[in-house]
Amino acid sequence: MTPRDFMLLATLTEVGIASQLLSARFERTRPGGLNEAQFTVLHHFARQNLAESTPTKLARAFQLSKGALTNTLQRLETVGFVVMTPDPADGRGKLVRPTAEGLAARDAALADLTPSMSQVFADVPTADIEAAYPLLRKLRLALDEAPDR
Amino acid sequence: MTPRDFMLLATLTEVGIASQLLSARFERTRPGGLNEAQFTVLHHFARQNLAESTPTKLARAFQLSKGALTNTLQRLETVGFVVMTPDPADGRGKLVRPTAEGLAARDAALADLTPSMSQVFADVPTADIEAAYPLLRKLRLALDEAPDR
DNA sequence: TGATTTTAATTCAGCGTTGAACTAAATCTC
DNA sequence: GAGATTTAGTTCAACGCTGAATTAAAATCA
Repeated sequence: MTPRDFMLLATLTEVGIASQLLSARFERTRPGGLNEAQFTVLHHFARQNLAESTPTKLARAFQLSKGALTNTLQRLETVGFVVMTPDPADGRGKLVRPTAEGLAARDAALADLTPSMSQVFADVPTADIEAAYPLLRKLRLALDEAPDR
Repeated sequence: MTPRDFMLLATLTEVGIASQLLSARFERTRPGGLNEAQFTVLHHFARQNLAESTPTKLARAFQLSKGALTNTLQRLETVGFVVMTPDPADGRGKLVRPTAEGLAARDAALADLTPSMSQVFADVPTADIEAAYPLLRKLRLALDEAPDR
């Protein structure tokens, strides 16, 4: 194991722990009444300014199984935060669209979340956050693009 | 939401996605026959050169529930990768020790893991990995130290 | 065009985690 | 030192995710 490998492993370990802590915190507060998976879906639509998607595209974007997406989309639909319609262009497919209520719930979740996150990271300089972002993005993209094994 | 908040959110989102991709990759390969939780425990002992610990200390270190630790420690014990004994100094407690086989399994897992990780991150400059580590560590420590809400 | 293969979505059993309830032992307090 | 509180560990139901099996609808191609 080279020093680089060692550093890589340490870095990835930190990613895992940080993510675990973030998830635990999210589930503790359940901002806007959403769980993490539900928030992630609505946040995705909002961030990308996306009017519609499909379960398969969402599963790919989040690297979740299709079964997991079926589950969270059904929940989001029963509370009226997304609408699902058959895809007119593909009899197998479905189109998923966020509703105004869904987007509002996402905004509310964000509003719940932001002050507590600011609090948690108050001592981290903005420059560090700005430096971390592109590095993490590189690591994530490498994982995204790597073949499955 | 300030620009800083926005950047922070984007950064944390990348952490979450990267972690998800890493976990999925780990579970796909199950290096050394270990699942992620089992590897994490053995890796912890090895990294810290730690001869023994307790379920509670491990739960704190990984931010997992005590129930989760009970589960993975029992599994590690049945395959002979850790030994658990009553704590002579505390009648409620237990001491957990990795066995030679357990540490060997961790080494094997690492040997399985390293080449594929090197492959995945081949295009990421070492300087970026070295830069990412302390930043991630800061973020993680902030989460570690923050009050529960 | 008919047969094969691929793709979209659902269902479901199995797994690991959580959080609450519980037992038992230690510590604190007066 | 007796009583109350805290702490260590286990158990268990509920939850979400995975991966495999299934159904149905494209897409491929011979």
